[in-house]
Amino acid sequence: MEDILKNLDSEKKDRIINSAIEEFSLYPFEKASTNNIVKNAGISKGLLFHYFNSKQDLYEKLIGFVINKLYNEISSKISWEEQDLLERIKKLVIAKMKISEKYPNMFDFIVKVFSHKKAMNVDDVYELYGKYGINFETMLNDIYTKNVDYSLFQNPDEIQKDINIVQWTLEKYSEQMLSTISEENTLNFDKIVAGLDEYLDILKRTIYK
Amino acid sequence: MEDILKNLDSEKKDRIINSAIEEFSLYPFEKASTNNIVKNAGISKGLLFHYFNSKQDLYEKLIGFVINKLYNEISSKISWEEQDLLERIKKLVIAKMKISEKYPNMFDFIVKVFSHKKAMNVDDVYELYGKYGINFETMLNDIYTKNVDYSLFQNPDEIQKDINIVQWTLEKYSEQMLSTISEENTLNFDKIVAGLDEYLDILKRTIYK
DNA sequence: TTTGTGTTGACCACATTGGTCAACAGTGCT
DNA sequence: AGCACTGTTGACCAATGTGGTCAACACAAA
Repeated sequence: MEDILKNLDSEKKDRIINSAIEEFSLYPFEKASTNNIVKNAGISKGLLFHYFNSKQDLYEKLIGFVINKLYNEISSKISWEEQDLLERIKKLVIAKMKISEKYPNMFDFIVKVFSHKKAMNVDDVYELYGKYGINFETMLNDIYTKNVDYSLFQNPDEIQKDINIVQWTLEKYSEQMLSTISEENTLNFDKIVAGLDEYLDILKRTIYK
Repeated sequence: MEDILKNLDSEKKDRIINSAIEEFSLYPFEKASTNNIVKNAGISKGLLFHYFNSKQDLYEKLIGFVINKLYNEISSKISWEEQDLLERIKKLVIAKMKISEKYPNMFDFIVKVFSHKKAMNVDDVYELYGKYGINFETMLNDIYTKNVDYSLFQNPDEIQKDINIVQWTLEKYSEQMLSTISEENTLNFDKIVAGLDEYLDILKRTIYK
């Protein structure tokens, strides 16, 4: 993806990528319209098909690009020396928000691709998943398990529930913050992180020793 | 809606309603396909347009039906004597799940209608909202405020955050339960309520006195 | 001048759209 | 029997939208 569009100025490149991501995150593959993509990206029909052989080709290249981006962006922000799971989850949530600021629909897109597989031939999805998805999922799993100090938790019997509560709360909070992005044009991350910390304090009090 | 389809046997009626709800919750108004609706409902094209004058008519009737259903189903399950807010939220979540069991996409549908208003003429949305939505929203608001004993909360400064945590947790939990509905064909509500209570116990421990 | 790259949008054959309508099956009334 | 009525069908329609092509143009480098 990045290499295919390497000759474009990056502003136009992002317009194409975001327009395609938006369309594919809004509609399943067959209903997604290349006409809409070019219209919203502000380019001509011909140009899109100059860079990509077909709609299917665009879709697959997009998946590769997105998963790579997510992998790099997230893994670079997680420190494997950090043993406090709640801090890691916080870092993860912040990383997600930073990505969503530049590419607003990336997560919706990738969730749609791998959950709601009607979008394309199932075999193709699995092939793509094998190509890009496994590392990504392994990394996500590592965040919750690798070198984590579970002894911080107050009640060993309910650790999984505790984790769910934290995760769900921070996710919903960040979703809510992101939904304000249309009104102001950019996010005030200091403020957002402060809010995150307030929720984390309440939760730590509840589930940590 | 109910009166229009009153002569149909209720099984066919539900098939039509659910099929239409699903299509409109999946796609915005213009992209929703009446062909899909009739195909999934297992009826002919002619029959749908025998009961409804147009796609727009079907859409509006559907909104009225859904909001009425939600209003009746929820308000009948909330007791205004109950002063414990967390118990009320629990009742609300359970009511939602019960509805989702019979009409799986009702909530997605109604959220889509009123948030993502591109779906139809904005004026029409507001008119419909005035017709059906106001009572519904008032009721939802009452659940969180009317005759609630806030003195149960440990820390008066963070009540809103506490409420958010509870709400978000129970919602995500119930979403997760509902997503298992495809595997088993029906929900074991006793088990689900037991799970809900486990989460509530953890949360009550810190946010209530 | 020639070659190459980025770019356009009119154009194509075909699929899908919302909606219509003549026809038919069945039921019940006269 | 005939008549009226309701529920139901699916072939059909004009209109719009589809993914994809291609000849042509602009501009820069050789």
